[in-house]
Amino acid sequence: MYSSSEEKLTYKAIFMTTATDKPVQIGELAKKLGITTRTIRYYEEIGLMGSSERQAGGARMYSRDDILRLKFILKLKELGISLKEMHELAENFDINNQNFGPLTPKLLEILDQHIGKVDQKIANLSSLRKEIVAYRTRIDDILQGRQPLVK
Amino acid sequence: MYSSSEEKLTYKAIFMTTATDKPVQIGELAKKLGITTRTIRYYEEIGLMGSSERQAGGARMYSRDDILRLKFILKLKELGISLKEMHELAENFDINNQNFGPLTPKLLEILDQHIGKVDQKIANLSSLRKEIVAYRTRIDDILQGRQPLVK
DNA sequence: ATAATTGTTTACGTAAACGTCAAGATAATT
DNA sequence: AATTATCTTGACGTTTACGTAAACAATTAT
Repeated sequence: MYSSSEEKLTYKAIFMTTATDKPVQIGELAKKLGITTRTIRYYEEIGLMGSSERQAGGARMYSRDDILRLKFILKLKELGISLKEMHELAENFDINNQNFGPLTPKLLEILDQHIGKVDQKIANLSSLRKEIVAYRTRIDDILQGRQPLVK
Repeated sequence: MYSSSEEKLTYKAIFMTTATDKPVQIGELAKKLGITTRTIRYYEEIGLMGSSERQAGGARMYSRDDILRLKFILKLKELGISLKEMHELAENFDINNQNFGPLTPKLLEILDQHIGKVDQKIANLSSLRKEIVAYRTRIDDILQGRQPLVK
């Protein structure tokens, strides 16, 4: 059966969590995701990750949902979306909200914008490449004496 | 007649100066090149532009050669070469030297490296684009109920 | 002569995304 | 109990290419 409109669209639906995501401390989580603890704390610092639960001693504990959320953030970052842009997402819609639904259209919009930006960058780089090659050729020609020095 | 090996390869040979480049002050030069005075002083500060002549009052005066050199720097910058990379150029070969020749092979090398980098960036962006589109499609599919929420 | 413009040096500020101590508290291990 | 590992919160450092302001000198215009 396909998803009915009753089902909730959560991070889980996107990330299909397979392994047993037991609550972990920051160091373990960082290692697991290939980032540093500083990065995780930084995301919390700028409000991208909501304040996580704390143990008795004050150590951060990350639940499965926290982990999914962090993975989500890393995925967007991997796609080239800046932390600032993610903030826009979080501003308009509560990224904390388990119900992923209302966030999604905005996300699609941002992704679309981003595809446009990427296309633009590619175009710029292509034309840049042409220019560099042309400049290179010109210098080389002069060096080889295939071109007059003065017009 | 084409260039003989006796002729010197100078910035002029690259930039084919046409207008009468009379010595100018920093403000005028900046306006002429569409940059700020801060930029010019900065280039001097980091040693990319050699210290220019000064007037009685201490004001910088830029000769035709200074201007050509600055144009050269701006050209390289336009091609995406960092000021740091330009420094490498200047380290190995005296960029002040009027004889542009010995600098050129290194320049060609840097340009070649740069073309490689640009190619790499283009490839990365292309694959990024694919990923974004795929991710976008996936989310959209879930939203539209065309995909099962759980595997 | 005064005002306005343009110049000078010095030096701190900016953006992005963390890196890297420092100093101390807990927790786990031996 | 002592060592070791991991955690905590500041808070300053890093990179790139300048922006911006302060305080003052010199030149040009009125």
